[in-house]
Amino acid sequence: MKNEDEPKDKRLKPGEAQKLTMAEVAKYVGVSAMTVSRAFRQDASVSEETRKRIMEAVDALGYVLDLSAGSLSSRRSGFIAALVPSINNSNFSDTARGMTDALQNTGLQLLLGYTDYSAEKEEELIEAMLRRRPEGIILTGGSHTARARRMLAKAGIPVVETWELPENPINQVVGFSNSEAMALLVRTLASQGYRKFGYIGGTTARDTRGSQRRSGFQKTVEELGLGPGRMISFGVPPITMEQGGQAIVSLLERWPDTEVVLCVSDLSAFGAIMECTRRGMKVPKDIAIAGFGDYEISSICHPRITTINVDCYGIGRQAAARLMDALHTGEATGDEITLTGYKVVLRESTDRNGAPTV
Amino acid sequence: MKNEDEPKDKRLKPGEAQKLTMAEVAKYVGVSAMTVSRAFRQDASVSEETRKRIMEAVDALGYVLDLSAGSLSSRRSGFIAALVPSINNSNFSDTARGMTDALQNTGLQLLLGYTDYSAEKEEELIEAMLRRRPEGIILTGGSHTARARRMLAKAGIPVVETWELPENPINQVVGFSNSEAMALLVRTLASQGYRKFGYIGGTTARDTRGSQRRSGFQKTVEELGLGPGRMISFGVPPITMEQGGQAIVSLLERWPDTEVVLCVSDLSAFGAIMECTRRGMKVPKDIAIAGFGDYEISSICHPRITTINVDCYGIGRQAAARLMDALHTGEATGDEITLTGYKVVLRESTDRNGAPTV
DNA sequence: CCTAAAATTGTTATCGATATCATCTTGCCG
DNA sequence: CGGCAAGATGATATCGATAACAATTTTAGG
Repeated sequence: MKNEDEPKDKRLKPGEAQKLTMAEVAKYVGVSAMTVSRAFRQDASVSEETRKRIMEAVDALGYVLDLSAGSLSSRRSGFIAALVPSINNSNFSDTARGMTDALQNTGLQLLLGYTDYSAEKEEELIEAMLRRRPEGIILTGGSHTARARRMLAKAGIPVVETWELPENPINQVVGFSNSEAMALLVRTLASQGYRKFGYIGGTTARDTRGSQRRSGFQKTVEELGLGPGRMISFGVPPITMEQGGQAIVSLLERWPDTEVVLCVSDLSAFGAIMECTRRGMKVPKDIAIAGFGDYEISSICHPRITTINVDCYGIGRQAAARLMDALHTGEATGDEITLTGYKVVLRESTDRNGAPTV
Repeated sequence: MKNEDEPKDKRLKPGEAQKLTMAEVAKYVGVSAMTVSRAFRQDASVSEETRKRIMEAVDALGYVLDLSAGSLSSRRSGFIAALVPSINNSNFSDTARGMTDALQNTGLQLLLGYTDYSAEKEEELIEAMLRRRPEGIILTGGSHTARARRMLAKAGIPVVETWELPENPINQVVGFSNSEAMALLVRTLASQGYRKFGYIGGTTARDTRGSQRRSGFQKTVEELGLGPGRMISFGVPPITMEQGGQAIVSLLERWPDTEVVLCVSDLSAFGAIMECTRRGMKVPKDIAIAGFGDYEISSICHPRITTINVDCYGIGRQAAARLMDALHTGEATGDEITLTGYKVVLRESTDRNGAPTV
């Protein structure tokens, strides 16, 4: 039975007293705080009738559960931490979305951070995240500072590394071999008759996936007996569209007879293609160009860009799923490696039919 | 003086007991927990020597502060909630980055959520966020459900609405008039001699900024005496590059003599331009096309796209800054409106010199 | 109609930090 | 040289929920 002295239109008052607690809701309904707490969870045993009365009161009073209090006593924060290099990159924002979607209706919330491709920034962020006592953490790549590894080990929570296949995985891995993927692209293009390969990527090793793609390129070009690849490093990763354009200019000045140029990402490939177009070169007739990542732009632009399609969304989704598995099974599952798919997508930008046979 | 019975190499053991608390660090150092707590804050008065000893112990033991406990007793969560329509859109991810950057080193952490352009999803997310007791909240746009507004009012925290100028602001606003911005673009192009205007946007009103741009377009075209604009609605917002391409086909089928087409965003404009190029139409010679948002792609692609440059990053940065002002001044600041800049960027895609005068 | 099992609800202690006030030094100044 | 302010540290209560167990009511079966 409701308190009659409690005004019915309470929720309508604007500047009303804040800081409503569960105990007050309980008093209002005439039950204990514990029962209110139970009513908020689907599994807990509360009679349908009581739950209904409680929820009406919650509605009327405008009570909002306080999870920070709850997570202290239950020792479950309800957070999953995730670190990506950059959110201003659609590959990683797709991954972030995959994680968010997978966490939908699980009561878990994503705490997202951007490392800016820096292991030091990552270390800082890991510490900041651990202060919130996440139940699991998702990282990009396998390159971490020693202190970061120590903190993670000590935290005793499941860790998922994504987007790569680290040599020394901390725990679980959801990703693919960037080096193999790039190798596949090289072989595919070589089989189409291309011989003189160029490569455009960033200058530093900060972007470990970029480095792996580069080494996959170099190794494969040499394996195929096509001599050393023509490598141009331009700009601090992540390399922009504009830098892709500048890079191809350098590359062609140095090696004018290059037949096909592979780029660390579709963005730089797009920049390169546009720069060529602007300079009157035809792609792929005068030069073929390919990217990596299969960004939306690559299937739309003209010419459409040959690339490696990566399951960005799936990486995020599966990383979150693996984490939840680990949480449910009491972290008993082995440290598995989940391979995610990739495939070559051949498009106009490397279409030999449009290009003169050398 | 350190406890001698505490092993020195404690941190080196891998599977060590988790759940280290401040009290244990305190015991290790020989001070009270309160002193350890103080040592973690720069302002608190602890002697330099004690702080040093504590920090050494923290390092040695591998202790990580527990903010969920701290925020309960201090009644400050350290969270700022932010909701954006989508993170897979570089305009909003720039805004998110602006917020993150502004919160750097403030001890505040961003809790990010995606509404998918849906007010219902926004309502859900607001509730989920409020359960974490954020100290402030940043929203995109001014369109919220009644219950969302009620919850926000009751929460008693500063609210910043961004990216628009809502008619009934909840509290503070950081944004610009999408309708005015689009009107400016129309007038600018009209002054260059364009007369037959088309518009491409999404089908529903879910994207309120899109709707405002559309109405700004319509109003201005009529004001200029150029008759009703030729409007094509295509696809559920956010409209993709591909949909931009499909939309322009419909538009030109219906009104083949259209001279210039304005698009709700650069992405659809890019798609439209590529589709035209693919069909053998020259942009801007045969038709001029403009976008909105000044995405990276627009300054790189060929032809470069005329657009409205919006200070996405600044919106995020300023929104966070206004929120922090409100927190510091005890929320005493009036509910101000902070206007952010925008400007027309004329580029090749509407360059009349390249187009035959009709 | 009685009893054991199941369902529902309540009581109390507790999660791990911090606010607050108390206590104890230390240093400075008249 | 006394006294008081400032600085450093400690003791205790508390933030708001939930775990764990106890108590009570309901249900089912014989």
